[in-house]
Amino acid sequence: MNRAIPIHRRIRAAIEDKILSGDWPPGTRIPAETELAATYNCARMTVNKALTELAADGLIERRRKSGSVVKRPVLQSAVLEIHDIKAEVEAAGFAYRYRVEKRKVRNATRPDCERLQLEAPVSVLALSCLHLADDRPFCWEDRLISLSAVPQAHDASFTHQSPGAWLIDEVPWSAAEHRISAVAADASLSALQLAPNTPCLAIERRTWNAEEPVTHVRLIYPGDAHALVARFAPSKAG
Amino acid sequence: MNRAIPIHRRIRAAIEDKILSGDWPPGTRIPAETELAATYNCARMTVNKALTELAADGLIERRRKSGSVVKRPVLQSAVLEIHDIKAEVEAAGFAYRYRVEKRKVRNATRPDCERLQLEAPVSVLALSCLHLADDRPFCWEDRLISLSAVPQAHDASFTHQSPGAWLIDEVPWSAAEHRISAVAADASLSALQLAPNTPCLAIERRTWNAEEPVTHVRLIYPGDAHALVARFAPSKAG
DNA sequence: TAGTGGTCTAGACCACGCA
DNA sequence: GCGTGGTCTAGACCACTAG
Repeated sequence: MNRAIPIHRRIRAAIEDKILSGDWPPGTRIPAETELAATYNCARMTVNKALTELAADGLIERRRKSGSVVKRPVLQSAVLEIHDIKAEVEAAGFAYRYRVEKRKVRNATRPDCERLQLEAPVSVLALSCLHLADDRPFCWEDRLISLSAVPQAHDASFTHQSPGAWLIDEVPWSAAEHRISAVAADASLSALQLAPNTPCLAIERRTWNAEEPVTHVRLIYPGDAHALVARFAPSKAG
Repeated sequence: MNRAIPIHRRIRAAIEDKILSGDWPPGTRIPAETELAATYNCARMTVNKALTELAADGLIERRRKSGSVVKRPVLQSAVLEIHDIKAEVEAAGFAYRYRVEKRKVRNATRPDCERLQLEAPVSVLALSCLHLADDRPFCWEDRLISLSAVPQAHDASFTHQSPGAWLIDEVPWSAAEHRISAVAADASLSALQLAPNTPCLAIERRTWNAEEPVTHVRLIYPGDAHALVARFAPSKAG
């Protein structure tokens, strides 16, 4: 019975079309699962799968008894992927290099605790790195790693792998919080060789693993040399 | 049997735990659906639902014959939601106001075509707005609306609703592309009353509906007054 | 109370892709 | 081949909730 496209996909695509074209504006009631099952001559479970996916994607809202309705669009949302700096530089066709400019183990200071959102002051590793594209400054990195969460960072050299890439390999999975803002270049960014007050994009990222703070990083990109791009489409097609 | 948590959720949570804790590092093979069904004493369809969700969230990768394996973490990704400016201002506890500073209908110039990614020069509506929080400049908006896609914009007054909110109501659903960068304040932003060279966060958004360009907007926020925050967690719980 | 979605079952057949 | 996931079925019972 499944020539090419699965039934649940076809049902989903058909409903998506109705919504995206405006035929079914927000608030429109979608036929009940049993109705759709009759229409498409399939089992209710198959319809259920299609509608569940549409709900997960935020196109419809499902309620018992009253049925499924088309949702109002989320104002603006996007899946933003902040890539590995090395991959980013190389994708742009430049040669990537980086060097660690500063490295220090210390007991977390008060600012350190704030950056990592630590309760108690643990031992931390503070790093500063300069990332280069074709030997020209590309990005400045200030990083703090909790040695309580990642004790093995103490002895890592970071000569072959930048701290960010190294951490991905060491800490299995994590939750993260990003903060994106604009700042003016100052003396602390002298390695970027920018004119004073050059606008820069600042990306801060705080990472946890199983509730435990792992790292905080602040990446500074010269504003004219970098932009974050994100896309959003209601139909993610799986 | 299902007093509290559905079986598929429990299976999913159990596997998530294994992955997040590092017990099952990337590359680990996950038991086959039939095995898990036996373990949890449930039907294979129930296990399938759990694993399908995990795959959709990017925690595992599923392959026929060889089975499901734990994926390497995506380097950094986040769901970024760019909110309605009005909601944003009011959420911060300020009174929101805005005014249209400029409004002009014209045939698309070459820069207009680039901004909207138009093939042919159609008629467009160009708008500039100032958004205020407690009567202080908060955000500057430069917008272009394709009158080919949204002809009714020609006669919209935008007195009660900002162009962004109005569009949400008029254009049913849309895909969007965002571009975030840092720029320096210049004369064109005089309405924001900033010192020259103040760093600003620039958010550009291009919107389509069914392949047709709808609008392009450029929002400028003083860098010290604004930041975008995004969260990412592997377990989105739905 | 009745309609709707949420979940689950115990089968089934097929397509894919490693051996 | 043959094990795996992908899909589908024709039922079932329950929870929620609008009328």
